[in-house]
Amino acid sequence: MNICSYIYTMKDEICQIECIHTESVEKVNRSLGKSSDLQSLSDLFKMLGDHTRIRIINALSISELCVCDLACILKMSQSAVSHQLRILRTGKLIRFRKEGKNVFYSLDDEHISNIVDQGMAHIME
Amino acid sequence: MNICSYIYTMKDEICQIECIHTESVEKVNRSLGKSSDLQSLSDLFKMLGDHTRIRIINALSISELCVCDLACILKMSQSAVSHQLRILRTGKLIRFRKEGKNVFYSLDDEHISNIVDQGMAHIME
DNA sequence: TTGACATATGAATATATGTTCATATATTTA
DNA sequence: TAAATATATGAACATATATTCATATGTCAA
Repeated sequence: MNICSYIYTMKDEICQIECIHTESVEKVNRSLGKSSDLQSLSDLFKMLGDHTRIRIINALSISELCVCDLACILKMSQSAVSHQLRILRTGKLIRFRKEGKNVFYSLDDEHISNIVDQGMAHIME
Repeated sequence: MNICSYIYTMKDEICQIECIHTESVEKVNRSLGKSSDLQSLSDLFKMLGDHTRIRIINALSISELCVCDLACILKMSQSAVSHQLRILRTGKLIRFRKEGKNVFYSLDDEHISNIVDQGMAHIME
């Protein structure tokens, strides 16, 4: 049973997809990444795919900063910055350290910088 | 005039941001990436930050494919796939070649694979 | 303990985005 | 030319997301 007949069964209606190139499709299906990995991957990129968050990451790649420093640098409200920091924290892209009233944020590891640098190289070419 | 007094003037109200760490803030402000570059960068990551699109890129990294092949592989409608291909095309992440009734898509360059691989390495660690 | 400050967060709102549906366009074949 | 096939796309809809506002939490200093 090939994939198209699978769809046929699944949708219980005539499958409009003809799958012209069976060989390519089968080859790709064998090598396809795990769905859950690809989900994690797109989640990672989604976190980098926001103007505010990429600016936060850019700033943190230069120096550890507290929330109000970031708000100052980005010219945004403390609340908006804090919400975005939470998303980056949840995604383990940044870590934090508390010191008195302040919370200092920094990048979680070199990997993130590498990914961002690689992206920037693509932009610049 | 520092940034906070700028915000003060701009918002024409009392600025709640105290900018505790002037040195860090000034240092970061000097080294910050260009806003337009960071915009392009987040736009790039935004395109990679969708489950459907990352699966398309994953599939195309294995083989050139036409739209109906992709629809078959992703088990999605031709229309949904076509819409996402358009986004990837607009972002110059993929290129296409027409052959008769078919349109074959492939990755635009190695860079994209590298970025995705780097992201995957981060996921896997 | 009270007040000031730094940060976090829930709710509301506005906007962005992905999929579906219907249909248009383009190419091939009968 | 007409029908079939492959792809593209506009509109509608549902959902996701970012920011604001109000307020809660936590820490320090007086």
